[in-house]
Amino acid sequence: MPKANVILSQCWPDVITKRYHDRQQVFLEGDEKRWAYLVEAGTVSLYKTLPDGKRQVFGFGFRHAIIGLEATETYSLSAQAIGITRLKCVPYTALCQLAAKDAAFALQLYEAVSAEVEATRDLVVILSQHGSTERVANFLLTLARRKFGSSAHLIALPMNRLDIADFLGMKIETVSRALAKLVQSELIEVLGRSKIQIKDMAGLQRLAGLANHVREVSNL
Amino acid sequence: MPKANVILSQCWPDVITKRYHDRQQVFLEGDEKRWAYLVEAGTVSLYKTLPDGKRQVFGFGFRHAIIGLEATETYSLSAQAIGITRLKCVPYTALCQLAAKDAAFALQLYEAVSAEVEATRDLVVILSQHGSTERVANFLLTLARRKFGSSAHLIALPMNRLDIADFLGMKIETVSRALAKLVQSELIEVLGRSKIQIKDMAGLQRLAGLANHVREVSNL
DNA sequence: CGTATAGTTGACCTAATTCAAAAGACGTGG
DNA sequence: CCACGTCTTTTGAATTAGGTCAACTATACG
Repeated sequence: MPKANVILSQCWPDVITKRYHDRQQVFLEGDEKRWAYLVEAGTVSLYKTLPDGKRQVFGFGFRHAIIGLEATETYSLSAQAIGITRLKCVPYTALCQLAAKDAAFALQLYEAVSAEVEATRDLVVILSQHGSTERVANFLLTLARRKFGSSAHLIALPMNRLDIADFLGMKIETVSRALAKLVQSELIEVLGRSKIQIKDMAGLQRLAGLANHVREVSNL
Repeated sequence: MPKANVILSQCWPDVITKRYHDRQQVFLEGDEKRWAYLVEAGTVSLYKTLPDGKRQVFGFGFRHAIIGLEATETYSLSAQAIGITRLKCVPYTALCQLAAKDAAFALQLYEAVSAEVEATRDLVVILSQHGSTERVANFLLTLARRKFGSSAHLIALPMNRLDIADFLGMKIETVSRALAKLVQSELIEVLGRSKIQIKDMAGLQRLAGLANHVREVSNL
């Protein structure tokens, strides 16, 4: 994740910072891609809205995440701020121009997008192979891992249940029931809307995916 | 897809060709990445085997597809030939060296992997948002589209039902039932194991995904 | 403290899985 | 070219996980 900085810092000094309030749209799928973004504070949800109105969230951009890196002329996802959010904006043309000249930089883009493919594949696995409780357990563990390598037993959930549901391909009621099951099994504790305490990390990991392939959904 | 050639032809002349028989392994997830491949003939399935033995297929590499482009030191997926298959092998180091020197080439890699992200996202949408019949309809249309832009009403299915099931996140029985439904609705005709005739393209498209976003699962 | 919004819980329903068995396809050797 | 055996695919019946609809509760915010 500090890699994000490495990448974008090379586009200095054309960088400006923008602020967004809770649920403010950053961009929409299909918009002309003017900027790539680095999340400085807050969270961004990345999603597609389907023709029938359903929504699929592909990931959450936390601090240090870069957004909008794919090589497309328009954004391939929509992005919405979750909570008060601050984003560094890098002009996409600057990024492209640099990449066209500097092979090392272009390779970094290539690597960054490769990581994105991997993350998306992990999501595919979650969606098609895990049951609802496993999905939620997995999700919580991913959030926990993000903080301090592995532990961090107190997890902040900036996103609401609907965001989680749309990410994990389930309904909010099912998310709720899954959390309830985890509570009942004494693996976690739910502290208000947006905090969760992990009470039995090992147990949660066991439940999450049989073997704990060390990566999992890393679509941060 | 001719883009594949554009990319790999630049790695000339270190290219050799290998032949594989039906179901022969090309490489396994985790193997050291020595080659990237261009499919010259036949088909390759790209998949992960999960700890519990389940399998998720991420796509099928048909003629002209490139395989193993992601920037990883080991293969992130396993690959298996479907039918007699011929692959052009490009040394991965050659590819990397070229990319390190040639920004334009590195950008091509970046673009190729970006397309892969998009394809994988389409798979996510299929898996989490579509019912079984829609999934199969969608799959058939993708295969059909691949041939001559849009039409090609006679589809060859080199892969078996299990491959399809593992791709679409369902059981083979469900694939079978979905096909049966499509037959009953007079949208397709099943001709033996590995051929399907589309009888009502428009109807199939209607069923496949409400709006026909022109791309869909393009994980060829 | 009261209201609006978000989350939870319960009862019922549906789509897909599971298990089991039948039918069909395909290659082989007669 | 047909008969056989194997493997793949299809079909059927029972089960189940998750979705749906509706009521209820908790939380946050003014």
